[in-house]
Amino acid sequence: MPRARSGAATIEDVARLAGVSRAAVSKVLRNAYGVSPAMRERVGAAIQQLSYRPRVAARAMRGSTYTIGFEVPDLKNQFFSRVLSGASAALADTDYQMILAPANFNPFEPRAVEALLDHQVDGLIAIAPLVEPEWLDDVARRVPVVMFGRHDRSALYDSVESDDELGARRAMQHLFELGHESIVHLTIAESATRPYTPHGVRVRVYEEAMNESGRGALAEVLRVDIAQELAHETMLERLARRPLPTAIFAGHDELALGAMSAAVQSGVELSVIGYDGVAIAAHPLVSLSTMDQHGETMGARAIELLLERIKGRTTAVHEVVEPTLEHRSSTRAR
Amino acid sequence: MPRARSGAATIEDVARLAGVSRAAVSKVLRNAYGVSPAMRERVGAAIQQLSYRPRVAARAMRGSTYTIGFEVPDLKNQFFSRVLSGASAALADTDYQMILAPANFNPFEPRAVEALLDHQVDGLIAIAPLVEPEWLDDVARRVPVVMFGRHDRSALYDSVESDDELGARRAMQHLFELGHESIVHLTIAESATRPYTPHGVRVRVYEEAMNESGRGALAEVLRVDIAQELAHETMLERLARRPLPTAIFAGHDELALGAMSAAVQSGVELSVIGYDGVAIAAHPLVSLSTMDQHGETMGARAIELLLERIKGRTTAVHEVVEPTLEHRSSTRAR
DNA sequence: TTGTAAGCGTTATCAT
DNA sequence: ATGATAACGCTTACAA
Repeated sequence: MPRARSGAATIEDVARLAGVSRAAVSKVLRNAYGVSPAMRERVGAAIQQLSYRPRVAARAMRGSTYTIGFEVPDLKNQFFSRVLSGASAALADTDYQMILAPANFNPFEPRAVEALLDHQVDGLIAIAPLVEPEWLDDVARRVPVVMFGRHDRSALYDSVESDDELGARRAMQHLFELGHESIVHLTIAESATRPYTPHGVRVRVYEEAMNESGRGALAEVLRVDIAQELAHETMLERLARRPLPTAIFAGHDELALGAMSAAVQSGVELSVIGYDGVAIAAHPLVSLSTMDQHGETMGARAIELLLERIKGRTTAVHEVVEPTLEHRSSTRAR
Repeated sequence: MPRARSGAATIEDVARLAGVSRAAVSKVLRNAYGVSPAMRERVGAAIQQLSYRPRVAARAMRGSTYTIGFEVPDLKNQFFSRVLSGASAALADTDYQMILAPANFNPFEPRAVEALLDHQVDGLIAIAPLVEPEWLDDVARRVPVVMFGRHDRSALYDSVESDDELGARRAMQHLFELGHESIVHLTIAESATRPYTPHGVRVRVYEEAMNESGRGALAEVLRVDIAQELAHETMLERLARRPLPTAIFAGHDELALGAMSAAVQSGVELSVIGYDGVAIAAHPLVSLSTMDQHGETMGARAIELLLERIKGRTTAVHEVVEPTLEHRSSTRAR
């Protein structure tokens, strides 16, 4: 079994070539206090010449890894791609590198987060709506944490969330203004919509909006286990029953796409509004109305907060980003 | 700056609790030879009790990290999501964990690959069509490598590639059979289509097919710097000029989607075939004909090859996966 | 079958 | 301003 990076230069080699101590090289590497310009110069040259790169593992043994971890539920969901893109861009000018751990729904998020902790990341961002708050607090006591999209708050970690209350209200308001009465909410499994999750909030606001506007009797929540194919199936089945809804408020864009495809296949005229703002929604063939969560912005903001925390901030910051309605042709007046 | 994982159990703690040596614990962890069932039992219990997890960094100092690295050009491209999904699934039952390094087109792929090497991954998979073969060989001498989608081969690393020659021929054949004469090829920047890259092959086959079929005079290659918006712009501009093509062969699905949206906007009747087989292509509102590369299969296969190499195989394996034509309504007889 | 001990490459403390 | 040195947690010869 070949040893990785065997033969590559170490800090020792650099020190020898520059004629200084290892400690000096280490200081130069970290821009630490107390290095003369001359020293910096010579060491820099040696580093260049040997194309030396510090081993993350050796660093981890003593201090930081300059690595931040990002846990995502799923790589296929376009919204998470947007978030990661924003995060990645925000990290570009820093010394930090991002490693990703996809949870793949599997035995849920903790396994992925633990994998990141095993790598001794200097901080971590997680999109983990379902892990227990106590467990999160434990993690946050060990390492700086920014939670993404959770509405419960802790003094121990920061959070970046979308204003789902506002977003869901606006989405419903939009459908009301178009004259829709019979609106079905398409969302994910019940077990995944606890009150403090984004989808939990959207479900609650949907129900409130229906009740408050006197449409309570027409309220209907349709659940789908995961992903798009199933949304398609579920909607197909629903569209075979009567009375038909005139509009769908989908908990996320993948669900909305599934609903649209079912509507096409059933030949039912249906207004559909999604949630997230994935790129394909703007395509003229799709033209899906959606609440744009500004994923890139949220991802970038999460990185900024995390870097602040790594630098030493200990008071919690909870950031709320406002979603924006994108009105396209999938929602029409009835 | 809080120390990560400070206070967490070490192998020492486990050894003490189980009343054995650190070496013994290490052997149990790695299922190494020479441990009695009794020992295994006691150590296992201690591990459980302390919820001990080995530090990747400490392991890296001596042996392996049980971590494999995956470099991808871009997380927003749905095809790469499919590949990563397949890879991730193939890794699920193993002791290995995957870390991802997105290159974001930025100073190109080497930076991302180096970041993975800094983490001393036990092996790496890279989608890096543009890095120099010599550089790749250097990397492959240090660590097991599987290259994804490159058609040049090396004795030093494995590769998983799609049969782009076949795929592009079939795509062109498909358009020919539908009666198209004036077919434009929409592809990425010239600098990114060297002969051994997937896109380079597709361009060449396109030109060959046009020439061989007597359509040489109609051949036209349209280049786009990156991604979908620009494909849209480029096609819009092209569709304003005469004579119009009747069909587009797009180098990948994002380009195809851009072409379709330009066609809609210009009101031009245009057949479009893409390449990759992203999920949205199957949506009835999009219904994009495409060459399905079976990304998940390719990703999973890359993992299998890499694990074999990590286990000790040193002869190179080059695997070719056959793409499949998905005929949908975006390509019609003219 | 089990234990002892050396060493991996870095950073931080403490002298100089 | 610079350098010597002691960790950090694990694996692996080698010894018992």
